[in-house]
Amino acid sequence: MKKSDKSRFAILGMLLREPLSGYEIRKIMLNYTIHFWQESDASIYPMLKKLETEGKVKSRSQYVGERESRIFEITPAGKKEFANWIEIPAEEEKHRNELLLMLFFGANSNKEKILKQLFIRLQKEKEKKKNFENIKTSFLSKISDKDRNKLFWMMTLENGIISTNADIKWLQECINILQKNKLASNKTKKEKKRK
Amino acid sequence: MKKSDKSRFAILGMLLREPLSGYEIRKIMLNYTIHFWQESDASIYPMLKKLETEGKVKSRSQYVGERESRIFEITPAGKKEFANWIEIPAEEEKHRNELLLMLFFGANSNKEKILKQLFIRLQKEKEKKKNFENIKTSFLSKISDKDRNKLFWMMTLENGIISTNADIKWLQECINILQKNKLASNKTKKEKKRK
DNA sequence: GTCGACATGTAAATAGTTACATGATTCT
DNA sequence: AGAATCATGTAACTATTTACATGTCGAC
Repeated sequence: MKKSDKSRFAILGMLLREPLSGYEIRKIMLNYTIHFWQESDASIYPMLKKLETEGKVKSRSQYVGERESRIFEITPAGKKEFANWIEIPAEEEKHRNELLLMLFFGANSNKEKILKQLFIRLQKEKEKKKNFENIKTSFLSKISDKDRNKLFWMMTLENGIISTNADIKWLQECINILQKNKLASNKTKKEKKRK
Repeated sequence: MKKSDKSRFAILGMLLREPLSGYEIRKIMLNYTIHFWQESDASIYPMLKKLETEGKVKSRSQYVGERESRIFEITPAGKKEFANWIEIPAEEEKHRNELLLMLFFGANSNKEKILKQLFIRLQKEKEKKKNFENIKTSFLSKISDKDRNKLFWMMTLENGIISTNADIKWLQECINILQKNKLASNKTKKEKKRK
């Protein structure tokens, strides 16, 4: 196994619950893990192949008419690799936040443009929040309390909600500060003119 | 200009304030933008070269004894590129959160191990928070209120503090839930045994 | 009959990191 | 004398995405 290569664990983890095709894995990621983990087809299919040559998964073909789908199942070797991964402290995200970068250069840039950026992001975050809450309600009704996944899936959702709320709070604070600051500097200009 | 290539804006932005060498840019990133933007030498030096061939920066050599340092200055073309960038809505971060991925598989994994992961992360986040607050106080004393950068640099710091607080809150909630859940399931097991 | 979803895959490009390589200067 | 820091750079690798390519099936 190479240095990082996290995609493999995402895929192994999905197969832990039940055998799945590449396409199904992709769909689950799109529906359930989109806010913290995504993988494109171009990484899922080759990774499944790779895991099979390593003996971590095995596959069988299933046909619906002429249409083939390859169903992958995790092997004991695969389960072992997954279990090893869970023991290692999760790596912290490396943040690369373009908005913060722009803000950092705010003093040598245009304040109006910075404000515009903040408003656009605020709008997006509010939509994200709404979206999370919709998922939460539609989710709660679909999954039974006895499903052991529910607890954990709720936690990942809750993380999205809490982070989004924090972002919204921060954005509103920044906007406030910049707007006050703008008014203040306009006043100063006027006073200078009066003199 | 290619599709993304964000490093160039980070470097152009740094040069907006004053001419700098590659080494100095790296040091500033390490000290001021580490929590939302980093760049390694292996990306800074080639990028400065590239920007020079594009006419976005120009350089002169400066010697301290035999030791050369190349000081880069932004050109009008460079300033224009930066100004164009500030107009485009900042891209949202693509999150790849390994801890959330582990949590997502919690039901098919080992609860004790998941709890351990959460505790380790809680510890790290608390340290991060302390660190942010140290930077904030040491920062406040160093920079004059008249420095136009202060306002913006504080905002980027504040973002780190707010996000870290949100993470801590979420981690503590998750730990609580899992611990209660553990006690409850232990009880159920005991009751079953009694029967 | 055609559109959207199902289903699998490859090629090429991109972005970015780690490790390597070199040598000067300053501090202790 | 030796360690730490200053200072610049390249080679190799890794991971990952976009775009391309192909064809089936079901619904309207």
